[in-house]
Amino acid sequence: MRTSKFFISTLKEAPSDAEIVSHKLMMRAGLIKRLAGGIYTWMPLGLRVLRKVENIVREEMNTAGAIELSMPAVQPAELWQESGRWEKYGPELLRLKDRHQREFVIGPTHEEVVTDVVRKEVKSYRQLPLHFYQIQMKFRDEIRPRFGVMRGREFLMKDGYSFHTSFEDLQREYANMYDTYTRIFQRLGLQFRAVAADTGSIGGTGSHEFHVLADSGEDALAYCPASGYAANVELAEALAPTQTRAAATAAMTKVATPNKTKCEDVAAFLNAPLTQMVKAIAIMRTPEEDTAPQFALLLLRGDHDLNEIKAQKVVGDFRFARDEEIVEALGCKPGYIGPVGIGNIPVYTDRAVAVMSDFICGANDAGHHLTGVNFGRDLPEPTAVADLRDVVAGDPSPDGQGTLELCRGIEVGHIFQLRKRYAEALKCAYLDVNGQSQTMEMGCYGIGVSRIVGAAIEQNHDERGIIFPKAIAPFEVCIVPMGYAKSEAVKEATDKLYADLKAAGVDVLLDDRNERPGSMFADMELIGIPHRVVVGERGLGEGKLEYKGRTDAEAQMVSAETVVEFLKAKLCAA
RNA sequence: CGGGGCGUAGCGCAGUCUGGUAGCGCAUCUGCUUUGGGAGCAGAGGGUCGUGAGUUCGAAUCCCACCGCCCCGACCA
Repeated sequence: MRTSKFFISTLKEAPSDAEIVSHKLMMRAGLIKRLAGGIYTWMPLGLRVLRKVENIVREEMNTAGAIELSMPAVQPAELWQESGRWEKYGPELLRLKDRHQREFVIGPTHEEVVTDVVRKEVKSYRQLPLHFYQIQMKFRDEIRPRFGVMRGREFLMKDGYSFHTSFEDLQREYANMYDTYTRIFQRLGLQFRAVAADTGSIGGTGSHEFHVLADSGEDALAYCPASGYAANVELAEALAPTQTRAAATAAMTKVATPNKTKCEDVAAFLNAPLTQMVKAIAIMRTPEEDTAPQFALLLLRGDHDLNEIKAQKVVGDFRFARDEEIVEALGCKPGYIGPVGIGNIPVYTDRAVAVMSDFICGANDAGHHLTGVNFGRDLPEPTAVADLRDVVAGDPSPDGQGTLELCRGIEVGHIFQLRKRYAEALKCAYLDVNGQSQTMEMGCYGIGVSRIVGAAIEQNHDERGIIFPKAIAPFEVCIVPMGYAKSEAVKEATDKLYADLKAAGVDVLLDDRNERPGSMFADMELIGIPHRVVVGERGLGEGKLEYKGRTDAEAQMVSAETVVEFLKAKLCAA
């Protein structure tokens, strides 16, 4: 491709609404253009990257035995009502009506549709197992779209769904997909980690997420270098402390802590370690829609953070209590509330808190805290003790081997064992060897194709721009001639190299815009072409061209005769 | 949804407080020069100042409403 026949539009400055580096670089490099919040046009250069990612995913899915199809983006509401997700999915599901006032959704995912296809097509165990997948634009009306294509509302996704006659066969395919995803991310050239995950709203039993590792990632991951254990922090269990509670040594004392509402401030004010603090989080339990919310407290150690997913599993659905609800229940405004002397209010105690003694907590009296507080003496022994907190670095690994470390990741893949949840709701059944009707086992497997482009850039960039892994770079090699329009020798050598590389099957971009050298270098570096050849009279006199890899510190001279072989070797190398 | 901030040329911004000819850098166009790291000089084009309704002789600027975008939202307990 010649730049003069392509479309490249780069910016020196990124739009001010771009926050993270990948978003800024994608805007500056002209890969995407924003149309509305979370909705982007993929410009020609960006589309080349997107297509390369897509093709790797497609090749590996086909190799793994999955079969591609394409399902409708617009789906009738009835299917979603049948699965129960019409009510459950919430405002993220974009709903619309056609001219006859019939209700539809724009599919954020396709469990319903694919299950409908299979229940109509598959009647016999002889037709199973089956794995259908598609690569298609999805729409989810995200609460807060941000970070460009990383959390867009419209996004390209590979979603696959498998159907089985037994749980064992589902597990076999699940393992097959785990391996396939591993191969995909290896081919993409990304650093990644597979972690055990919460199944979230989709439901089911086993689940793994695949994360591209990046400090800006939205997910916190816990992993154990010693044992290989890895899980999303949402899921990683904080084991109960092995030590027992020390005996009380201090008397409970009420101290004035004016204007100290945060644990950190109170600890500093009282010159006590944060680990001696207990924070009480006020919630309203909302288990049923038609029953009144119930006020309750969650107790956490001062240095720990609440894990809302774990808490939800323990107490059921809940929301944080409003200030006026706290005042009504405890007679005290937030900042000074605690578990002492609160009568019959339910209290859920984190495992770490249950072994604390002589601790500090709010006194339920504005401007005051209590020190030297002890269970069994100053307040009842904890009854509901549970794992309510996020794990922190240094916690013991849940598998009992070694300690946990934390890192951040961008979720780019997720595989689930759905079991029979959708198959049952949608009556997706087959006849077994005995002629008996059986509900199918299902798995589902997603990859965020467009998100991968952002994640790859987030992980691979420098101050000059993007450093695309070779497998997904928009072009593999760029040729930058010095004086293409002026020097006959340069033009001749450039055209020959361009033709030779094309003939050799190399994805090459020739910058024939006749820009100034600095502009061409800057653009090619910004858009992240991995290999660059400069053709100039300077080297041509000796029959040489200049080569520089995107991450090389220095350029090197290469004989014009052997440069094609040289580049092919570079492209084959890891 | 709640709180905060911002909407001025394709991009980045000033001007708004204190109402009075709409500006700067980059980008674009023309000409000349220049050509190995985002060129120099000279000239030019491009704006209903987010939208609407007010106040005023006069509104980018003040008031009101709406729209759009960005940030934050247990940490409190």
